[in-house]
Amino acid sequence: MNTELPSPGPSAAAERGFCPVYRAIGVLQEKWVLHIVRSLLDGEKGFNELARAVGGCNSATLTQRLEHLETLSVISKRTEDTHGKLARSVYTLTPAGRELQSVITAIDTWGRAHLREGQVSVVGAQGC
Amino acid sequence: MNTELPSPGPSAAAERGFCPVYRAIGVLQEKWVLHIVRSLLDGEKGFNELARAVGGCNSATLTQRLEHLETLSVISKRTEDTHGKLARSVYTLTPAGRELQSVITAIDTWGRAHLREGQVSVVGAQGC
DNA sequence: CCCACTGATTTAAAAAGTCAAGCGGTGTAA
DNA sequence: TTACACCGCTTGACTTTTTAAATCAGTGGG
Repeated sequence: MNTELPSPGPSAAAERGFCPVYRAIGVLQEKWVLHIVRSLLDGEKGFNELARAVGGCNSATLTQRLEHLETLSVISKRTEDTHGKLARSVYTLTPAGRELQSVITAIDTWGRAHLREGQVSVVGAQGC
Repeated sequence: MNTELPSPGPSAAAERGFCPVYRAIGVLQEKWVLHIVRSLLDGEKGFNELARAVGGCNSATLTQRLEHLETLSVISKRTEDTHGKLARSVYTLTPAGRELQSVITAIDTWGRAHLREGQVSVVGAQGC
């Protein structure tokens, strides 16, 4: 039969109810999210600027991710009205977003220690 | 004016050489990977057992992720030969994998601090 | 005027993930 | 003996997500 969740009740995930870790993982594992956060930790950026910094994410996906992260209060969008109608959108990390620094740092540390070149490639491995 | 480029900072995306952080993010953002690691930090597990602990990942994807993580030496697969031919596969974190504890911990901390229920987006559940 | 830049949106197609079923095997209970 | 629940997967169809590419509206420089 169902080799998956034989379900004496809901799945383990649902069973957990509201679990901050589970949810946080759910947010951070969305494609490009960690790249976006990492780029913004380096300083606020405009849309295309961010796209270039992230490297490989297309504008449609980027728009979507930015909207999601904004609803989660991880980033905030500001529209500069510097020159009449030219509106440059600037994306910044909120305090909550800035606290993801520790996560990025942990990943950075781990990566340097355990992913020395030679391994199989993954996402967006462009002209590295 | 151009407020961008060519900052040779950490997030110079387009022409980065081998970048461990970028690569590490690429690995960890694959769907279910962080969940898998988190489950295994709790102790080694068999295939179905792991599927249940992770909660919601189907067997096809799980197989794929486990293979990938094995090639990256994050987990290792052992085949128990306990009863004659019954071969139970057991997945364990390698030392490298165990060091992802710090990443999970960072995510955990962040999640508890900034994802207290109420937000939209992922699975709507309650009670932790 | 022409072209490059800004921040997007739209499209169709490709990639990724999911679902349900099933396979060979074991062990347990009727 | 039959039956059925578990084990670790694999397969093929289906759905969702991500993608490249084109496009749009506006600005500024040459």
